[in-house]
Amino acid sequence: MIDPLQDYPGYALRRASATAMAGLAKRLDLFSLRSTEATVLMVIEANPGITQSEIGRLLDIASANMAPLASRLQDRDLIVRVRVDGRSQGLSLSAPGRRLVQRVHKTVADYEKELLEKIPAAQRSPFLAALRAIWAPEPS
Amino acid sequence: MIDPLQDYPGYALRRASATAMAGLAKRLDLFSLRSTEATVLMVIEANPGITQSEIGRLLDIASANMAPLASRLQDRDLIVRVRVDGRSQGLSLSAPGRRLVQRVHKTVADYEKELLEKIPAAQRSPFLAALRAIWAPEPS
DNA sequence: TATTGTTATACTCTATAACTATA
DNA sequence: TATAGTTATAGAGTATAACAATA
Repeated sequence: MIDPLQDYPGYALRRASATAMAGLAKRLDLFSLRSTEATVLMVIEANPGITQSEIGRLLDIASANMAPLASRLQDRDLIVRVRVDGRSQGLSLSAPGRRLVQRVHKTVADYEKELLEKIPAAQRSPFLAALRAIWAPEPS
Repeated sequence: MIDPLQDYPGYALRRASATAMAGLAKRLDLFSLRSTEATVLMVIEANPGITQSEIGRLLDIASANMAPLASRLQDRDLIVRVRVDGRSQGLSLSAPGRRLVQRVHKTVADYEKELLEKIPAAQRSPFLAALRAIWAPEPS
């Protein structure tokens, strides 16, 4: 059985990402959080009062998709919305949100450490640099 | 604005994969093919007569998802199904399928080359090795 | 019993269009 | 005009359950 995709970095990238995402999803399931919800909570933690549109620009989430995501977090009382101007609301963590995000933060950090440990120490920094080089937006 | 995910390889992996997949999807759109359809066509090209379940195991596509995918390719006369035994059918490329997959093959190879060129030559091989190390299945 | 293939269904992420309200 | 937010909707990938036919 021949695998013609074996040597394609793009395919390896896709499979590695899928594996990593599945592992993280399994761990976040304990908190009933999706990956994107966890990343948004961590961004709010680091930037209290940030707006949905700012989060969207940072994480490349369309505003149309940020709306229901933020609503879910608010419905669970994990975040609070404070009006900034007529259009925007600043998002911050609630007290239960802060408690949850601390556990999430540790879970994510532990998992990222697990991922890094699969790579020889000397290659970790170049690996991250390579990912960022691919990540950078394409010339349209 | 603080990005708390900046240094997480898992997040960089996800974003890099999304970028790479989007670029490939844009190129494959010329052929009205999705990424998974293109990979399946390339696997059939390399393994004429392969069955759906074998493709699924190779590419980690569930059989329930292989069924409609193969049907779409057959409806477009890109593949032909030849009965192997009572349960299985071997998939092979049709004449138009062979013509199309040659163009697909070149498109994918060109794109993979583009991706690799974003990474310093000396790091390309370790980069692929790192991706494979993460890709490898998790201990359950 | 196990495997192959199929159908139906649901979830997550993403993408677009249309809209309101505000700057 | 441009921006922020919302709603509705659709596409793509993935996941599970149930089933028929065959090994």
